[in-house]
Amino acid sequence: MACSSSSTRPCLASARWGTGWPNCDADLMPIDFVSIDSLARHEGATVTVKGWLYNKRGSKGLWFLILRDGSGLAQCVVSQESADAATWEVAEACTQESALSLTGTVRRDERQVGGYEVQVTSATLVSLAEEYPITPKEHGIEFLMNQRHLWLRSRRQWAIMRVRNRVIYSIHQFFQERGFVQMDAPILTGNAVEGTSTLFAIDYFGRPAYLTQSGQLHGEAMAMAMGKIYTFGPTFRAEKSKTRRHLTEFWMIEPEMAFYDLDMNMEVAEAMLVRLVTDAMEHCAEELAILERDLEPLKRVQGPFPRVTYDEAVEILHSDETARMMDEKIEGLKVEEASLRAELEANRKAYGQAKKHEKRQYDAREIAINQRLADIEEENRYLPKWKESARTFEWGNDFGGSDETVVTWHFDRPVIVHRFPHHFKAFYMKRDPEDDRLALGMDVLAPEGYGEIIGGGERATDLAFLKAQVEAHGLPEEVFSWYFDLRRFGSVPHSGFGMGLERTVSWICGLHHLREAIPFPRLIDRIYP
RNA sequence: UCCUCGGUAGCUCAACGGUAGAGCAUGCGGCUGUUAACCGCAGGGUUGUAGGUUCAAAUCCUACCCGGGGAGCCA
Repeated sequence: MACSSSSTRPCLASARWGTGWPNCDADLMPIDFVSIDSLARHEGATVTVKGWLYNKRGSKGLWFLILRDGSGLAQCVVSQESADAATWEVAEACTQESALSLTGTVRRDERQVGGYEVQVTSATLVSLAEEYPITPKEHGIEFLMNQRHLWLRSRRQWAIMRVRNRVIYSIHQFFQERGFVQMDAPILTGNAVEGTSTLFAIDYFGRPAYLTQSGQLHGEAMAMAMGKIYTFGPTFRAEKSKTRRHLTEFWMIEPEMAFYDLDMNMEVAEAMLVRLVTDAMEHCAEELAILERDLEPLKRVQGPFPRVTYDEAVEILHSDETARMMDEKIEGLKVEEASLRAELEANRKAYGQAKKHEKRQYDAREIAINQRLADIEEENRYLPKWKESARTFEWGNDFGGSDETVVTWHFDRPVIVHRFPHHFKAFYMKRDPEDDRLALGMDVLAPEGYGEIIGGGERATDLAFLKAQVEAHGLPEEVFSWYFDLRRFGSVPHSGFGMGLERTVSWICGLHHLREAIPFPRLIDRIYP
């Protein structure tokens, strides 16, 4: 059934897709069904929607089918009175995630998800689903990770993937609008960029090769060809990290700009982050609402970001203010723990007389409380160590995860830390002309405990210095001969950075763990599905 | 590699030395508009594996396997 709406209003749905493109089905091709996010344009018309059964409810003579088609959810009502026998049979028989084609009239109904519902006159069962493993209730993470291919269909994952999509789109827009050329660095490489991280080794026709851990060096070569470039590709780290901030395969965006110094580099990083967050809030309001993301911290992501030197960051760690914040946190945890335990106790007393659906709510609440209590216990164990680590931090050390987080507590938006002691930074970093102990590197730390999402800096331009650095880091000089050429043939000041896509998406969505920010996460001990 | 928590029905959890339970999911029945609908009934378990302590073990002990969280490292 073709779209029979005569409306000429602009496509409301396209605004929600957030791509800026007119996304009306009618513009694509002569297809015979409409997407759920375009139902508003078809009010009063008879349309066909195709999708999967998300959930259903029924009572005598009525079935409420919640249909999911990827663009949104819509309640489709089948009434025994107005539907033919075959249609009624389909409504009765269809199981969760069965594929359906439903035809009916679109009616405005404020109470429904999406604001519209379809009065079904005819239903076709495209395929009947077997018993679906993911039921509409709470599930554990191991189970869900094993069902990741199906879990992606759930509302929460839908929202996250849509935000990820929007972030990717905004990244391209941001750079393209500024004359950057997107160029791809190789994924298979013969050498390590930084030498420190662990690489995935593969057999390359009998020779050793590695999966890239950064497009950085090739990015520099491409910037010398194009002026301003950015890479956007997968990155691999074989570190045996087992934390909520690590993946073994993740996507990284690495801009590289000729004739840009460290300050200009920080400007680019800041403008980009502001753009990503602003766009996400503007175009993914529904998604962020589904994720129950607190928008206040995101609204504060406006330039200029505070810029602190490594020296200043160390001072912050040593400050009385930091010690006071630590005590405050520890005290806050105690108060929260007491109140949660009190609630748990009260709920248990009320449980006996509660009705069935209330019991279910208590159950869900108990799970949430227990989870939070476990987190609190964990934080209680670590906060004193964090406090000690901050107090005794020695100049010259690299920041640990906790030190980073502690620094971000002092600011209400992302903070840029720059000019680090050179000895724990990569060999290609330029030295600070004003202090030879420092390298012109910079990290952007996201607030709310999300930590480092960007790392970069100004690159060394002097050939002799670079060669000495390669030797000092114990790297084989031969494999860098092409890289040295960049300094032989028109070496210029240049800089760039790398941004972790999943960390950024995690932060914007307010996720607890990075693994939800990528369709199929690759973690130590997880390469399925 | 180290620290820490856990493994009970298809799923989420309870039972903490004495006959393994609840909700969801599934099946059947009821209810003209439900919003994770609701109400009733039913099926569903060698409590991760292997030993040990005990009259008695899901529960205590030991080892191993699997998973969650964290440290180090980093995007």
